[in-house]
Amino acid sequence: MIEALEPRRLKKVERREQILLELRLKPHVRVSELASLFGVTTETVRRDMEEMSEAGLLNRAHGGASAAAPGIHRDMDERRLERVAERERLGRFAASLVSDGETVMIDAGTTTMEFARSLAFAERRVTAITNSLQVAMVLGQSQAAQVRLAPGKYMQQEAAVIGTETCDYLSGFNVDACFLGAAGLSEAGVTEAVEGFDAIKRTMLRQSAARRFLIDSSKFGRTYLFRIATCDEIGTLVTDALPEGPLGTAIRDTSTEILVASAGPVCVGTKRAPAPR
Amino acid sequence: MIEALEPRRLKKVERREQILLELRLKPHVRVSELASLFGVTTETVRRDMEEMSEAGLLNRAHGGASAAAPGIHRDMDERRLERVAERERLGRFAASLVSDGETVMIDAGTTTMEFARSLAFAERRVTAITNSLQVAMVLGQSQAAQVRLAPGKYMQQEAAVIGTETCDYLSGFNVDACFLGAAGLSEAGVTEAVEGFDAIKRTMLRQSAARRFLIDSSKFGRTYLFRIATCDEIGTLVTDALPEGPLGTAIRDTSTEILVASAGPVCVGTKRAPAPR
DNA sequence: ATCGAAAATTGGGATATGCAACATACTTCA
DNA sequence: TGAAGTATGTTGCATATCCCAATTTTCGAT
Repeated sequence: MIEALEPRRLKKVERREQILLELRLKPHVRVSELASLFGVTTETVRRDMEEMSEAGLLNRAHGGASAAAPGIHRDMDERRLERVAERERLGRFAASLVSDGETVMIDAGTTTMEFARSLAFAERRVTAITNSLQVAMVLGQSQAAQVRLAPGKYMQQEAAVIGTETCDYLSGFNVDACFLGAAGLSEAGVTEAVEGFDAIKRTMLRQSAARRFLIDSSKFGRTYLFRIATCDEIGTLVTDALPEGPLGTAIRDTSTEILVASAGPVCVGTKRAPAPR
Repeated sequence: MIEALEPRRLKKVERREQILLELRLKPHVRVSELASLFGVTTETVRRDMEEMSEAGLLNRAHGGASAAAPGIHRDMDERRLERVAERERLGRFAASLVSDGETVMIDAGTTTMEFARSLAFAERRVTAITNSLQVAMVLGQSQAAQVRLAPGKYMQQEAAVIGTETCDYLSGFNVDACFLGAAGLSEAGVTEAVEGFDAIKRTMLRQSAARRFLIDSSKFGRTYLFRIATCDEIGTLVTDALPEGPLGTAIRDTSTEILVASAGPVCVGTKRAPAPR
């Protein structure tokens, strides 16, 4: 009679299976909810979640857990938490460089992601080509935007596709501008750390009339293995602070246009009061 | 000096937009997290969430909120809530049809999504080609899987790419099997409601040695505009119940293999105790 | 059947969150 | 300019959750 009512005591692995199942139904479950569902203590559920969270199967939250965002990865999420304000400003500012009707190529990365969000938010009528699944999804939410995704080998690390197929595909389009991120910017030029992305970025550069690099000042002075462009190949540098030192002189030596998205120029993100009327 | 540090005080509507944007990137946000991000009190964020929750824009949770649809879309999310158990069983069963080393094509859809999850969970060593961003992301989490994504026009409705580019790309591969979902299955064959997806599915069929349709019994007897395959072109039908009535006779008349993923055959998801040793 | 390890429960103190009432700042409009 | 209305901040307290450690139960193996 007891066990007739109680569904049965689930084992550890079964319980975890169930937790994952629940998370597919709703994006968020509560510890207490699951505890009563399984007929175990909240402590037990908590420990389950603890381990599953470490295994990356879900994201813990106070009072519960949420599904591990498909395509969102720990490192990417952590990076997102850094320098948010800068990237936010940078992205908005870069988005203001795009007019209705333009065609653009957008790279994968946290900064270009911000850019895509701003574009979507502004409901800018653009045609975008990207190799980043996240950029596609975010920008695709805007009714005004047309998004084309490049083919290729899926890289979970950045939630993007890479490879020769990707480059070949991109080579088939000629766009008004490309918006690229990068891991480093120094006298040596724009450099990238991840193999495979360098080729993509170079291809995008080649196919674009205007070349825009979105690089925040924390990347200044850093040089990585793969060179994307030399200093004089940078069309427009969108950043959050003027480059100084050797990089500054090197870059001012070229015809590179430097746009600083400080608190000033782009008023969307600043609290500058409108002239006291 | 004050405003030099503070990015700026966002207005109410802007803040809420931001919350929604955040929720697109991760399925769950914390009240405290947003409060510090926006530079407002937790109470303010709480109040925002309160109203947004009532408006159905998000789901509240203790300590935060989760997306009403995490990167997914309302209609898709609603569908996700129906017949989950069936789809789960179906997906698992279908995954058991795949062996290490095989190459497969996977369609976009809620059922094939389950299938992809099971494949990823099983760490099956496969090479998959898909037009669904979600399938790519989910399957890409498995270290064992190689995922290739097809190019094309991004369709937000299903988070997938479609178009002639997509079909052309798919035509370049020959795989061991394809796993397709569908909106309807009747005497008229397998049919689909969304324009554009029919071409994709037919292309995948053409390029595959084995043809597998994942269709749960709720689709039986339904006919939609676009035909994917006639009854005798279905290689394998993976479903959760034997087709009856006219559909049943029509399909048994062919060489179609029918696999029913009832509670029996696939024990992973059931709590059937292993034979009392 | 017994033993040992793993899993689960229990209890309690610390912390986080929620809620409601009130105070303050900002905006709008006359 | 001033008053009304809205948005936000603050405070205090109830509640929920977390974390830790000790204890008990369960399960598998010999």
